[in-house]
Amino acid sequence: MNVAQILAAKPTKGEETRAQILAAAVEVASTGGFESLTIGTLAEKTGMSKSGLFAHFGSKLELQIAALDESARRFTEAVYMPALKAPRGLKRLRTLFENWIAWPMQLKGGCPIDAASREYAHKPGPMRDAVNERQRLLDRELTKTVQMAIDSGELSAETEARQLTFEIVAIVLACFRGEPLFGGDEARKRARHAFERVILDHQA
Amino acid sequence: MNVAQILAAKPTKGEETRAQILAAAVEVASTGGFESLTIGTLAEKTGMSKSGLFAHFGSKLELQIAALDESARRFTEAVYMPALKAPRGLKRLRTLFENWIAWPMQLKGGCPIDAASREYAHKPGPMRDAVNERQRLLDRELTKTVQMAIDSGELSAETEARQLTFEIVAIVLACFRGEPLFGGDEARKRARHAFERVILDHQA
DNA sequence: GACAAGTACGAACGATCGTTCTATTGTGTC
DNA sequence: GACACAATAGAACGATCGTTCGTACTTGTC
Repeated sequence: MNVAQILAAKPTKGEETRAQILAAAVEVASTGGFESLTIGTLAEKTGMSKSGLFAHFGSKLELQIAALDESARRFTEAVYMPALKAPRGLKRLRTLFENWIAWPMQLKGGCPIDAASREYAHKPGPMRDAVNERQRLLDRELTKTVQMAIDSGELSAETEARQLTFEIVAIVLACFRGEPLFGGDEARKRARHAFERVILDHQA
Repeated sequence: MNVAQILAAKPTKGEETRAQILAAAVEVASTGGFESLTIGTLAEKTGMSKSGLFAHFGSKLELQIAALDESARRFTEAVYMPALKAPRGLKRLRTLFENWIAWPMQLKGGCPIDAASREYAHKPGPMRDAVNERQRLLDRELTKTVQMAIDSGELSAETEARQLTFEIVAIVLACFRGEPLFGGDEARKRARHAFERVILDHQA
C-alpha cells in the first residue's frame, strides 16, 4: 500500500465521528476557550453519549490537545498553505498577513490558537507546552517568510527579521482584540494601515 | 461626615476580608483566567468556608465582576496614575507605555485584563459587557494621551490618534504574548524597539 | 453466515461545582 | 454587660464534572 492509497483510503467510521467531534470542539474552543471544552456539552452537541465520545480520546487532556492540533491544522490550511502559492518575498508576506487577519471570520468565535495562548501561557502543564511549541513554530515560519522578503531586496537589508515578525504579530493581535470593540471591518482597516506603514519603514 | 472622613474611616471587618478575597481572586485570575475562579479553591486559598466567602458576593458572577473591577483598579493604580505625574505629551505617553509593559511583573501570572478580554470577547453575557466597557475606556484614555502629544507638537499634526493608539496597544499585546515565549526581558526589548520606531514615524 | 474487532451506549462512581439553608461566632453600640 | 447585627461556619442540595465498567450493536474479514 503506497502513500496515495493511504491518502485515498476511505476513513473508517471511527475516524469520521472523531473528525465530527473535533469540528465541534474547535467551534466551542473558538468561542469559549479550550478550558470550556467539556465531555458533556460536546456529547450533547454531537448527539453522542458521554462515554461513546470519551472513548475516542481516553482523557479530557487528550481531547484538548487533539482540538488544539485540529485548530492548528485548520490554521495551516486556511492561512499558511494558500500563502505559499504566492511568490516568495513581500507578496507572500502580505498574503500571509491578509489571510491571517481574515481567518477568524470562518470561525464562530475568535482565533482558537490565540485563545489557547492566553489560557495556558501562565499555567504549567502539557497544554501550555503544546501551545508554546505551536507559537514558536509559527514565529519561525513567519520569520522565514520575512527573511525571504529581505533576501529578495524588497525589504531593506538592515531589517531584523525577528523584530519585524514581532511587529507583524503585534498588529494581528491588536486586530483580533479590536474586532469585538469596534467591529471586524474597522479592526482590519487599522491593521492593514499599520502593516503597510511597518513595511514602508523597512523598505528605506 | 464629609468625604475625608469617609476615606479615612477604618474599614469594617467585612471589608477587610473582602479585600483579602479579591487579592487572592486577582492572583488566580492572573494565572488561570476569570473562568478558573471557583468558590471552593478561593475559600481554601483564603482559609475560609465556602459559604462564608460566598456571602460576600451573593453569586459567582458578582465575584468575577468584583475581581475584574479590582484588577482594573490595580491597573489604574500601577500604570495610569503614575503616568499622570509625567508632563503631558510624549513624555507621559512613554511613561504610560513603560508602566504598561512592566506591570504584569508585579502579578503572579499575566495581565488579568488581557486574560479577561480573550476569555469573554466572544461569549455574550455580563462579563463580556464589563470587559469590553473597560477596554473601550482604556482606548479612550490612551487616545487622549496620544492626542496631547499631538497638540504639544511632539507628534506630527497629521497623526491620527486612534490609529497610533491601535498600534501602541498592538505592541503591548505582542509583548505580553512574547513573555512566555522568549522571556520578559527580550519581549520588552522588542516592544520598546517597536514603540520608538512608531513614535519616530509620527514625528516627521 | 460466523467471528473478531471496532464502535457506541447506559448506568454508575466519587469529586467538585454554585447555591441555600440554619446555627454560631464575632463586632460595635448604648 | 446586654443587645442588635454583621460575619462566618457547617451541612446539605441538585447539577455537572471526568472517568470506569459491562454490554450491546456495527463493521469488515474469512
